[in-house]
Amino acid sequence: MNSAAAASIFPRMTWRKALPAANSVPAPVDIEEIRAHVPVVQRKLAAGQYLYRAGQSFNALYLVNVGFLKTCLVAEDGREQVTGFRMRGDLVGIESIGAATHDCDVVALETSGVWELPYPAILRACAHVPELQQRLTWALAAEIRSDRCWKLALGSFSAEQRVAAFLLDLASRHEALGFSPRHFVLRMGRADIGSFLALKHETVTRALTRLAAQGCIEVQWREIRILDAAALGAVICCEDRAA
Amino acid sequence: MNSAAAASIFPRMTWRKALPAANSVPAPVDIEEIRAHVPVVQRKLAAGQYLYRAGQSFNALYLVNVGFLKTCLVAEDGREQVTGFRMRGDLVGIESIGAATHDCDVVALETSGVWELPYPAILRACAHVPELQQRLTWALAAEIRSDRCWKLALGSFSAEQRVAAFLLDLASRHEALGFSPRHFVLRMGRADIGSFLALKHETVTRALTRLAAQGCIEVQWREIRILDAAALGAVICCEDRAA
DNA sequence: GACAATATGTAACGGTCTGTAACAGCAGGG
DNA sequence: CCCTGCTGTTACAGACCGTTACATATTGTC
Repeated sequence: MNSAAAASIFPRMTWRKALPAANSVPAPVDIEEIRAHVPVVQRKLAAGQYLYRAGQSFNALYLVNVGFLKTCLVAEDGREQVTGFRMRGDLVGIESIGAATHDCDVVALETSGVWELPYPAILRACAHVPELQQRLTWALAAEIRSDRCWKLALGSFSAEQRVAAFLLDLASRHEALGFSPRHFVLRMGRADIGSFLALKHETVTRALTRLAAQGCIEVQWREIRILDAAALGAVICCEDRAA
Repeated sequence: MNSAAAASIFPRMTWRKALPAANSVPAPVDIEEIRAHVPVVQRKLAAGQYLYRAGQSFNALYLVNVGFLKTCLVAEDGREQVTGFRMRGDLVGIESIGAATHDCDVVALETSGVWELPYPAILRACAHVPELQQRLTWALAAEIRSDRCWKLALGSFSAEQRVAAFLLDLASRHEALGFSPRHFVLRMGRADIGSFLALKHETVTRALTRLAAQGCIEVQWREIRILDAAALGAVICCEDRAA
């Protein structure tokens, strides 16, 4: 996703001004380009299946082809924190580069398919193809920027604002993939959204209800319809919204 | 800093078990190694002076030599979020790689000195020295892991636990640099700590007061003395602490 | 040394979010 | 069909933190 694309359908996405940078991975990764240099293995995952778990040794990166996954950081005392959601085009596992083992779980939230990119092969390819190396570096840096952006949001936004930002972010990412940004299905439960946004699942429910009551969105189970993106953005920016 | 070193002086640093991975940059960067390949410029900063500001074009990385700096993400509406504190050995600016401009401010909190590493030169050097490239990649990935770790903390810790974790993190980093981990000076104000931990400065004050009342620490202005690191760790892990 | 500006400490109050609980909708299995 | 389990919704009580206000301490400047 890049923010320019997002701006096209959400003309007055004022909330993006409230967050300094794009929220997702702006560095596009082309699977065909990689395939030219790296032996790529396909891998299918059923809903609920783990791509990998914390503690497993790190030996490959993954590029999501279809489906939807969540990444969870798991503490030894059992506390769990959803660190992000991954969809088509997103790289998974890059944060484990340089570490012996993964420190997070990656779970498919629906039937998903990923390309497995063995890391040693990636390394060799990067040595010969500087552009590939650069793409990887950019993806890492973009990930940092995205995380920081959310940290700003979690540090200064109310529950309602966080949920609104979350919905707009999902919408942009859907749009970047060619899907409708105004109508999509939440693949994750309220508890996962809450974990990602540092809220409880009841609070997420309440926020969604309030946003729906304000006419910004329509919620039916996990189906979301964005009725007024500008109003959603205004919720975040604390501007008084025109009815 | 690496967590192994931290464990040596904080024998029962149980809170590290509560956070999955090390909190700071585990990939050590050797200035001499870089200097062999890249023209390095020294730069001095007075307290309060900006190393760079959001919006300025990105054209160099910085390695902190002496001093203490904070990095702040600044939103267009003026909200500010401290994203981290940087001390000797830390790389500054890597999150802007691949972007045209910086999206955060970096401010010196005391008189500081940094090595300026022009990015084009870094790029050329990385092309010839794979190890350098790998160090950079590792630093980026470690930064992501560190950020995620703090996200877990902010998402599930109380105010008191966050402050305790913050102090222990600072202590480890001081120790990794050869300074005493039991006695150090906070270079930043309560407001900065609060911003980093998603708290208000009064709350930081209250937490410090409570921790001092429990006998974990001694606070005198910005001077911190850690009396009982194990108790501090226990505060985080929600275990009932032995008096 | 005196003053202003900034940073910090303390307290009371109120709001937001949390925790608990009860209930509704939906899926799977007997 | 009912039963069970899971997810989501709603209501209510309560804890924690933010807000406000003011007092005190420190720093910088004259």
